[in-house]
Amino acid sequence: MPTEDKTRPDADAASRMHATKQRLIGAGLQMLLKHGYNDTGIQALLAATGTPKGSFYHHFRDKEDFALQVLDSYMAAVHDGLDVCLRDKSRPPLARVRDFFETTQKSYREEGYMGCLIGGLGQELSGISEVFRDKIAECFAAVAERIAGCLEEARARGEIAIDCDPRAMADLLVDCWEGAALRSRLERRPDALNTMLDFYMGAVAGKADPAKGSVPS
Amino acid sequence: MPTEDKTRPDADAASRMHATKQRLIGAGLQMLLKHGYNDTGIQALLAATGTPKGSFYHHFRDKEDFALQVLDSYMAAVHDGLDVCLRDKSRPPLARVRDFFETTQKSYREEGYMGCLIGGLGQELSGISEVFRDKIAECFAAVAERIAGCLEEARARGEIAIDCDPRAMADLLVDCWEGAALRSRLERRPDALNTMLDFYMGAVAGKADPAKGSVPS
DNA sequence: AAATCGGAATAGACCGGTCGGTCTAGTAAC
DNA sequence: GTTACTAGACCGACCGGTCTATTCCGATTT
Repeated sequence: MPTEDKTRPDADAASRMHATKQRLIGAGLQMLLKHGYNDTGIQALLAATGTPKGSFYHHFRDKEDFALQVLDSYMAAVHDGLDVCLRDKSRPPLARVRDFFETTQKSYREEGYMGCLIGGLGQELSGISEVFRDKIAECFAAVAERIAGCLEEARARGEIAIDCDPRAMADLLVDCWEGAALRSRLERRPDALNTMLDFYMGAVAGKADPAKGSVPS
Repeated sequence: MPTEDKTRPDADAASRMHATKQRLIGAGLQMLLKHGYNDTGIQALLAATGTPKGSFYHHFRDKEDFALQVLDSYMAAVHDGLDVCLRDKSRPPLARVRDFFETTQKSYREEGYMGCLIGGLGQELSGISEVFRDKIAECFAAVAERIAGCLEEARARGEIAIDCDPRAMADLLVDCWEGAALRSRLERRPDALNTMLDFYMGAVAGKADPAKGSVPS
């Protein structure tokens, strides 16, 4: 059993969660993705899941608490994806990063190109809620941190420029991804995501030190 | 007097517009930027501007019509910025593009880092309103189209790779900009915007054909 | 120039509906 | 028996939007 990062959302939490709460969070994810926060009504959520109001307010303090828990559940899934894609240290680190975003892109398609929940809630709420602003900044930071780990590996292997800052490049990748995700939402197709990924990968790999072999150590 | 592009929002419309309507649009821009669409109330707008309800519904069909007109006004300002920054054909085209985004970044700061109205409304509404989805896609397209013109120039001058597609690269730039704008909104500082711009400019210029001089014609 | 007219714009009371949230009662599970 | 959960009636506040009344102001008429 691996040592768990306590700051990371518990991916196993769902299994221990009451069925009603799980249903609400699942449906809430879909609704928040499509409608955003302010256009997602508690009543509509309850109607969609056949849940009485009392249950909702038993499991959640209020609407904000609910959305934050949906976000936690979403982040748990993202971390699962990162686990799967970035784990295999025998593969080139850049390929693993690319793999993660390609997997993510596929999941966007499955949800009807609604883009990224973090980006969506971030845009809608960062102007009015410090709680959400901090929470969402944390989410981006957590993802970027893990990407940065891979970029650091890539840098050590000479696959990207030695003088680049992995954390800054990871933040940049996440940012550009979010922008492309918005476009993919507008167009209801993944093209912008692919274009962005190609461009980024080409640019960072293109600046690698050619003197170093691709698998030096 | 230059021949006007009829598809472009009329930058002069404001001067012909009724003062009350102008006030509403001005205040609406601030409120929509900060609060988004669904959290911007008509009542709050009227209270903030000291306008009675009758006036609002005299000038605007409904809330949607109002937001669309605010968006038009915002786009007119964007096109003004493009006019100013991209006009001077004696300057290197990439520098002009960069100039535009740096100017835009400054305007973000003046508004308290609320990011881009187009991106904000796009995220919030593209899932629920075809009208807004199409409108916002149009806005992005219009900006990208003008950027693409500059990139085409840069390509002709050998300042970027000959085999790159200026329109695709312009779309990409706009997308990444929007992503960085979201981050700048979360962090309330412009760093992400600058990093993104540096990266993009470095990447496109880095792929230029070195055989060509920087000012061939 | 004065009187008149009519649409543009202002003014705000008012409406039904929905919002997030509370409360009390009943039921299931341990 | 006690706690966890379900159930839904109910609440005040506020939402976007309608409606009627009034005022403003330039054009028209005389």
